[in-house]
Amino acid sequence: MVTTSREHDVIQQVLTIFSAHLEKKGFRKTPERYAILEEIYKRSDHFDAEALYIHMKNRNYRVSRATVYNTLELLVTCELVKKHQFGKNLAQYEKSYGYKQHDHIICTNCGQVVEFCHHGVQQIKDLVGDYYDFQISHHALNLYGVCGPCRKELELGIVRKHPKVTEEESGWGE
Amino acid sequence: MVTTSREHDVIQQVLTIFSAHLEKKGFRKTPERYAILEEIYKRSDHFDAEALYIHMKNRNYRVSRATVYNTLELLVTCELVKKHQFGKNLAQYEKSYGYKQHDHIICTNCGQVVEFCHHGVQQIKDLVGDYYDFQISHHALNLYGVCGPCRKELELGIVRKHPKVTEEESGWGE
DNA sequence: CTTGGTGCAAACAATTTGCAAGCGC
DNA sequence: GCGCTTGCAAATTGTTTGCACCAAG
Repeated sequence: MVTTSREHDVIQQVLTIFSAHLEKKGFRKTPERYAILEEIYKRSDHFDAEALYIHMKNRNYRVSRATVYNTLELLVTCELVKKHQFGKNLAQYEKSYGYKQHDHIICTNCGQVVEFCHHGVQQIKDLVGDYYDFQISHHALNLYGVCGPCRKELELGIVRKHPKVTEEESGWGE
Repeated sequence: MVTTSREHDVIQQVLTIFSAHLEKKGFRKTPERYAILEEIYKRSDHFDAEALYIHMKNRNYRVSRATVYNTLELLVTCELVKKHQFGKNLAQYEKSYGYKQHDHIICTNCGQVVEFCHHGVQQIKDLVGDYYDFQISHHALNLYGVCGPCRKELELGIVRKHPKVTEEESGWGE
């Protein structure tokens, strides 16, 4: 996969935003932090901390898990990355800059995650937040179900025990 | 707290349902399984596996954590209990029989969980499931924000580090 | 130079698993 | 009695922490 110029623009923008955030908060600008942010934005979709760690290792970056977790948290607080819990005890992350706010459908069989947008969610947030006197900052709407291909698999009696996608399969390898 | 006759009815119903489910699946009807289901339905609201385990211990029931987890999973599959992940790496459960389907608002400061209903969610499920060819079985809509009382606390500069509620505080004690 | 950030490994917390003993069928 | 379930403890998994060293400001 080649980095397109459009991607390059986005990466420059998020690096600038991150830099400003670090400065404002008085945090140091370390190469590790920028490297992690860059790798996240070079790739797409949903990943977990371990996959990112392995990916950095494969790229011959010297980063520790601790730094990955630390940086992910920083990126979440400055809203460049979103953190999700899709029902498993495994936090999933995704880049969020320049993305329209969206929600997720998760296939309970294969673990596939599909994004969707629906304006109705915002209405519910406003109405309900107002009614219960909560200042809503964010939300998560996850729909769980079985995708088309998996329904066929299941009809044939094929059952997957561990709907886990490995690094290679998820497109994070070289 | 005294067990009301209405509660008693519900408990009888869920025990019957659970019994039928165990039978259908060829699982054994052990006293532990019934005891756990009963304790869940005697109490209300959201709890985690450890709190339930401690609660059973306090009640002088001999159950192991393994059995608690095992039984919770059984109860989730037969839809007598719902499992949630409210952003922490800690599964929360709630009884679900006889409850209208609902969603949650979570206070990010104190951890309070409020339930709400909104018909709009069903529309979204139908529409989106149809569009992406997913057979949606369930969903989770969580709104995160700060509740009224906590907004006042925060204005005064009071910050809570660990919005965790203990067994006693959550009303599971004796 | 000061001190926050890092890598590493050990610590933790939630959950799962292996195994011998027990009890439902 | 057979073998699923249990209790217990040890193992796993995901994440956090302690500490000595390094490098950003």
